[in-house]
Amino acid sequence: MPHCHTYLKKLRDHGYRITPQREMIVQIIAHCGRHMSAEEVMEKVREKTSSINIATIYRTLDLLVENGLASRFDLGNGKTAYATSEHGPHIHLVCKHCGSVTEITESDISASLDRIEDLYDFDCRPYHFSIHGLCRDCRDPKVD
Amino acid sequence: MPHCHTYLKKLRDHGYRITPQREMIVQIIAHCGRHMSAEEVMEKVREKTSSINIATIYRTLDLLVENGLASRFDLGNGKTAYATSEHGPHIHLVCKHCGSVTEITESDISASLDRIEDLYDFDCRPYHFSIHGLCRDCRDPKVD
DNA sequence: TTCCTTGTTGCAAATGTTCGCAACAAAGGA
DNA sequence: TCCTTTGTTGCGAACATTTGCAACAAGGAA
Repeated sequence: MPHCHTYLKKLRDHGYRITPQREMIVQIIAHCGRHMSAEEVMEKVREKTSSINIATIYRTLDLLVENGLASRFDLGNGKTAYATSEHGPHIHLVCKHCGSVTEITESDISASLDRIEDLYDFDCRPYHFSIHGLCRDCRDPKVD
Repeated sequence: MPHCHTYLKKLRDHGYRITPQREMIVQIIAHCGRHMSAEEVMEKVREKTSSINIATIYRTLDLLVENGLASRFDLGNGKTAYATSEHGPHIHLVCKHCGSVTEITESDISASLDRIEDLYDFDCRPYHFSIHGLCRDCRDPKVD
């Protein structure tokens, strides 16, 4: 279960520089333990220090994603969420009607993902993505 | 295999009005046979008629998605694509490194999706969504 | 410690998408 | 056919995110 320092060390090992902004952002999402939007990270930053530019937050989150230290997924309505790998691989079921998010675990889908990896030689890891559909509450009464 | 008129009829049956803008947009994505971005739909519209406002295109595409006649999926880099149900249920493997898109068929993953439907009472149909990862060409040489 | 190289930041503009609102027009009724 | 209702459009502003660029600063070299 990796911690801030591990993430920062991995970035450094990959040749990236460690800046106060990156330290702060990594600390925030590593300690949060759930998915966060860039805006939420921004709010947390503001609680601690003079604010970091929002573009830097997006760039740092993207950097973590590119290097497999975090994952990005689409929550619908143009919102994006991020979580560290510490949060564990999982899939989000996003209801396209009410916007609710249910997390499911890898084991529920791992067989299919293994199959995809074999058949298409496509690396899905870490398994963080969204499936959009209708949740229990929204699927029944109002579809028609 | 539904056609423009079927889509339009379904909209009308759901109580929506059929406008020239909707007819044109439905015709374009139904005939295209692949996924398209809102901007691509806009370009096709411009070839045929005086242009429709981009907001109307987004609203119409969303309307089709809400009513199960089309699906929306995230191609990464802030781009969204749409396709009619005619295009068939499938999953997109989007490479987060090079942006390439590979389509896989429902059968590769249907067992897991059935399982999700049972366990979580969540309706994933029609199965249109994206899995982000690394494609064959990008997974090997350059990750480190 | 100081300097230099070059990756990183902040800013402002650009891009893709959504939303509020007033004008408009589809579809049903008279 | 004309009228009325109310869903739809176009517009411009708002929002979420990305990008270009000049100024800045991390980290290695001297």
